[in-house]
Amino acid sequence: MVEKHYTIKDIAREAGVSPALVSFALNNKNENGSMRYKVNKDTAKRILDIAKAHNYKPNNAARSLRLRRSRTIGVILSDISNDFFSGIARRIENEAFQANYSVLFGSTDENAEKLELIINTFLDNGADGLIIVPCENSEGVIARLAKRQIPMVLLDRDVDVADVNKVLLDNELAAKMAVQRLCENGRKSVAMVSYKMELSNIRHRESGYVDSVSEQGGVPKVYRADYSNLEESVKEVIEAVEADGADAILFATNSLSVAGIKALGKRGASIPEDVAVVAFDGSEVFDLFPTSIAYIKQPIEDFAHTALGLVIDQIDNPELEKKTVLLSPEIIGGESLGGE
Amino acid sequence: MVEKHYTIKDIAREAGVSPALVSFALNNKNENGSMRYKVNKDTAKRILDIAKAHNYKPNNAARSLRLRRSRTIGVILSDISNDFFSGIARRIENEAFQANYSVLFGSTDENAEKLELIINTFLDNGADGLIIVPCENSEGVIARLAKRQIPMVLLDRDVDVADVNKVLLDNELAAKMAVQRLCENGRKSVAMVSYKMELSNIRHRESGYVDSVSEQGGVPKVYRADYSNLEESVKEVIEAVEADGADAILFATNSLSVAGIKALGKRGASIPEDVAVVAFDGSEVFDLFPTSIAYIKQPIEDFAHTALGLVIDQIDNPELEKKTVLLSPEIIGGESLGGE
DNA sequence: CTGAAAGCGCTTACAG
DNA sequence: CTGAAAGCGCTTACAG
Repeated sequence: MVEKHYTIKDIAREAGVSPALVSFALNNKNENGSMRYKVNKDTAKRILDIAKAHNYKPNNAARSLRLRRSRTIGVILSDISNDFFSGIARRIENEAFQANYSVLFGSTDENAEKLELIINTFLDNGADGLIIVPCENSEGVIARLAKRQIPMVLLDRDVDVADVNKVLLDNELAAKMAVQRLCENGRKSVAMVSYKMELSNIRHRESGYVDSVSEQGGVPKVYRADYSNLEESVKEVIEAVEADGADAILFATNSLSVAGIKALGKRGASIPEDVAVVAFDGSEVFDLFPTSIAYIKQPIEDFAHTALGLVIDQIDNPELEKKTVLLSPEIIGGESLGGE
Repeated sequence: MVEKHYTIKDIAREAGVSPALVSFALNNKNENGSMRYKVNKDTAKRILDIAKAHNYKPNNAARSLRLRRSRTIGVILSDISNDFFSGIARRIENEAFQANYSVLFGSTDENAEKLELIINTFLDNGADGLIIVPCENSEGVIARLAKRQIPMVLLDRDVDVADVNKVLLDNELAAKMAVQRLCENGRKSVAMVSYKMELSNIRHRESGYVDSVSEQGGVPKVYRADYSNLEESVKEVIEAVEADGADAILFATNSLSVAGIKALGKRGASIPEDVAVVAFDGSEVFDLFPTSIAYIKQPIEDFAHTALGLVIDQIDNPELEKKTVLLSPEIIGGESLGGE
């Protein structure tokens, strides 16, 4: 924005037409469908040539002001340094770029107040829509946004608010796949290490686990760690799991998986001899671990693609009915399963 | 941008004053220094109260159009899923937020054409300034930006263009610290694993290494891998290093460190018994490795803080003399050093 | 097929 | 201390 921009007026002067006509010519260029304002082909060509020659770029601020649209989308994640979220961020950025949208990123760090702060900033900055990973206690904020009809989609986690787009993993299925796989490998006592947080995805993973273990005739037991005091808390939880004699562990999230496997290592437990393990999400972190780690693989591409598609659709047509899309997990095998 | 905004005009009507006065009142609120346009204290209070009551938010598009400033900064990194860059991104985002700037992110994937594409998009979108991690062959683009006086700062890597702000690590020093430490621990033959890429930071790390090994009376040898074919290429490089009988390796970047340690593991080499190792940048990835890894620690906070400060300064005052800031590394010990 | 005009919301010299 | 006016660059009914 430093230089004097070459404007529509300049083109108009040079082409000997009105600025309005230049605008028409420029905007009809692409949408060869409707063409509400027909511009003489020769005039149009002349205009387009001049625009190209001067490398004309429309001023976004002016266009936003006029159109009340900024072509900006706000993406609010839990923590962009978490592999799962940074993967999604990266893909949303790429796809948005191609759709000619800019993306603003923010991290809540699981704090509902921060979430609200970021939402407001993004909206004040003119974001046309939002993609949000809601945290605990965010029902209120989300409900307010829904009432204001802000185009948005919730990602990864559900929140008890109606009339909102949602893109979620089939978390129950994910947990079931893991439990079944462990049982097939002869594990008798599968424990689950989870968070105390009240998040839908975690709760569903837990219930999928509980159901599945019960079906197999086992006794489910969920151990919950603190998000805010991860390392220490996971260490205690792992001790409890070992004391109870579990021979397999399903971790509920990627951060728990990493911390848990680290804690197991520190306590001298071998994977899978002492305890089999299924992680949630793959991670580069596992690459340096001597034993390959089995994990639930989330469809990151689909998350990004679907979420972006839904916001843009709603921006284009605010009346559109809201959708909930459930994505399917996949289980990736590894030595940590034991006995395969 | 969905709802009808409550505007300055609305406030004016409600307060019974002109829109201009509202604007003055609103804008003088903060800068208690200059106060070019004095507004009657009572009037001002009335205006501010009304604004607050209606939760008035200025329309950014209008302000940008008028001011020719968007309060947006574009940050272009090599790859945002790399720990070093995502750490920097995260911190820039936070600091920018507090300075009331929005940040746009992009990744070049080390491709100069993509770099130019992203730069243009950001500039078209009205970015006031840029923070750029230049890649190979980007001298041209950077030089053009410099000529156009676009406020910017180069981060992490130098490029041979004058009159540009730069924030760089003292890469020679970093390599020297690593070599010295390894020699102190009795290593006789320190190899360096680097990239073929023509990047200033890598070249300086190499020359620091070469100088330092020579000073110690050793024979420096730099092995270079391909960025585009990392895993495979590093594997070959590691074989060569082993064949040459090196008893220590200094890695030139974090991606090389991870790939290299992985390759060593696969070949059954033990760290530090067979070969001592110093990585570049710490990484969560090392947490699951049985041996703690020594590494060069880059001052990520300083990178983010300094770079952001420099762009904002230059946005505020384009005439400002350009600066180059050299940051100091630190070496973090670990079992991988051997013999400590 | 083309032009003149209004207006998006804000800021800022210029008067008074 | 306050108001009227112009203008940032663009788009879009409305005329012709």
